[in-house]
Parts: sequence; C-alpha cells; structure tokens
Amino acid sequence: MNVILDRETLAAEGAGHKDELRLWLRLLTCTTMIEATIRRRLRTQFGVTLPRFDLMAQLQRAPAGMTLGELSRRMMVSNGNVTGLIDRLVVAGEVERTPHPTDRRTTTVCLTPAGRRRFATMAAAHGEWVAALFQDLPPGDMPALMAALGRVKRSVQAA
Amino acid sequence: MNVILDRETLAAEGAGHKDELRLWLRLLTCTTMIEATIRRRLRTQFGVTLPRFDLMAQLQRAPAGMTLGELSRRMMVSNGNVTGLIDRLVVAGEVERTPHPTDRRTTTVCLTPAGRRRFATMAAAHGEWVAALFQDLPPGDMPALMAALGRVKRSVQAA
DNA sequence: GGAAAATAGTTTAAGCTTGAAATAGTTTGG
DNA sequence: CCAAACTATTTCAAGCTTAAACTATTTTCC
Repeated sequence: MNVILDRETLAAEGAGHKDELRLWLRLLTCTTMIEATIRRRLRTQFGVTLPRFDLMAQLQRAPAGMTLGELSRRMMVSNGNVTGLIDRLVVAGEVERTPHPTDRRTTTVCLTPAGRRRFATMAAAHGEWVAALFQDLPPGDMPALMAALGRVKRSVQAA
Repeated sequence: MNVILDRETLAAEGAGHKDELRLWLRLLTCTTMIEATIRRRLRTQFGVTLPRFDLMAQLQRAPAGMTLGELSRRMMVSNGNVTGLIDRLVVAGEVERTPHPTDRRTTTVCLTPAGRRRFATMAAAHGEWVAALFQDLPPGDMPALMAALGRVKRSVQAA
C-alpha cells in the first residue's frame, strides 16, 4: 500500500523534486503555526486582526506617514486590500488619511496618536510572543536560519 | 532621526527580541513570496485557487478518502472553511461526498477520477515550480534548513 | 501644447477565512 | 435507560484577499 502510494506520489510530482517540496511544506507549516498563534492572541487580548496589526506596524516605522501604494508594496498585498483595511482602520480611529500637498492622486496615511499608543502596547506583547515561540530553538540556529532564509529569498526573487 | 526611531522601535517591541522578530519576519517574507508565485501560476495556468489545490493534494494522498474534520486538521484551517471549499469543489466535479456507513455525523470526501487526473497534471507542474524557486539555494543548505525548521516547529509546538 | 503612457487609488465580484452559534448524531457514566 | 458530554459538520456574519476594471491625475515626449 505504502509502496504503491509512494510511487504514485513520485510520478505525480515529477519524481525529482521531493526534497524541495518537503522543504516548502515545512516552511509553510512553520509560518502557518506561528501566524495562527499570533492571530489568535491579537484577537483575544487586543481585539485586533492580524492584517490591521501588520498595517499599523508598517505605519509605526514611518512617522511621517506612507502612501497606500507603498503600504501595498511593503505588505505584499493588493492595492484594493490596503484601501479596505485603511477604511476600517480610519473608522476605528487608528489611522488618518491626509491628501498629498502637491500630487492629487496620492493620499498619505499615518497613525493617530491613539493608534500609535495602541500599537505600542500590542507590539510589546507581540515581541514577547514571538520570542517565546522561538525559545526552544538552539541559540546557534538563529543566525544560520537567518542566513539560509536570506538565500532562499534571493533564490525565489531570482526565479 | 534614525536614532530616535530606533530607540522608539526598541522600546515598543520590548527591547530584547529583535533577532526573533527579524527571523519571524524573514520566514514570513519567504513564505509569502513563494505562496504568491504558486497562487498566480495555479490561477493562470490551471484556473484553480491555491486552497483548492491544497485540499486536492490532501485527498490525493488518501485514496480511500478523508473526513472533513481530518482535512480541517491537516490543512490547519477551520471546519467551516473546509465545508465551503468542498461545496465548491463538488460543484466543479473534482471531489465527491460519501456518507459514512455507520456514523451518520460523518462524511468522507475523495477525488473523482476527473479530479484525480486534473490534480496529477497540476502537481507535476507545481513540483517543477517549487524546485525552480529553490534552484539558486546552495545544495548544502537544504538538509540544514529542513533540520532547523524542524526545530522551529517543535519550539512553536512546545510554546 | 497635447496625446499617450504611466501612476495612485477605488470599486467590484468572487472566493477565502475565521470564530461562534446551531444542528445532528454518538458515546459515556450513573 | 438516558441525560450529559462529546464529536462532526454546517451555517452565519464579518472581515480579508485577489484580479480586473475603472477614475483621476501626473509625466513623458513628440
């Protein structure tokens, strides 16, 4: 049974890329698990969704604000997605839109003072959670992983 | 300016977890980039969404079929999500529901012959794509990455 | 100057996703 | 036996996400 299944799988997947597929699936599993944990805690402890937190994190690093297009590029999501997220965050009082002084196509968004305060609280907890998730990782693994993932990133970008 | 920002960021994030956060963000970036590529190609070349492909991949490895609950656990998504995906895949003729012989709460789903054929074609291409995305990764990196990500996985599960 | 190309953002329809509540069926312990 | 606890799935409302089409504005370049 297993032999037959393995043969089928092998044939279906092209027979030569098992290691790459396994690596990709493991990468995906790690990310999914961490993401689920953070999403759940952001919701239960702060009543905020992960996309909103991610967007606020981008804005927090840009005190002068950022255009929607720049947000979309940095968050690697579509334009329309950012429009909707900002709409909801404006309603929630976390961010505000400012028209660009010279380019009338452009809007800049930045955190409101309340949004900035709220984000600071969440970010502190978030940092603790992430550190805790990695706490059983041998210390030597971190730099090696960073470097190897850097090479993965470049390989993907090249392809 | 940068000095001030760095101090703020440090304070906001709890000052001690920079490396863990960076590792997490890099992991997320790699996953997002690969996922976006695969999603786009599945759509343009096969007219299928990534969640549907993922679900079919699970079923392909279970020739006797699988319950919705098992699908939900393996795919790490909610029950309701699986219900909806299966509904759409049934309409598309890719999978079929079978009532469980003894337990009337349970439904088993499996690929139709057409779904199985279609998945085989897509899986072959998918394997090539993934291998190509990793092709610039030094060969020695793969086993080390697999192992390190395995330790990440265990660390996250422990937390 | 002005047409064409490029850029910024919004809108739309379809599908995905979640968490919680609801429905239905099975198992368990008294 | 049978009520309580548990399990499997569905439904629902809200929000997220995408790709594509659209509007408005700015830039390019002839």
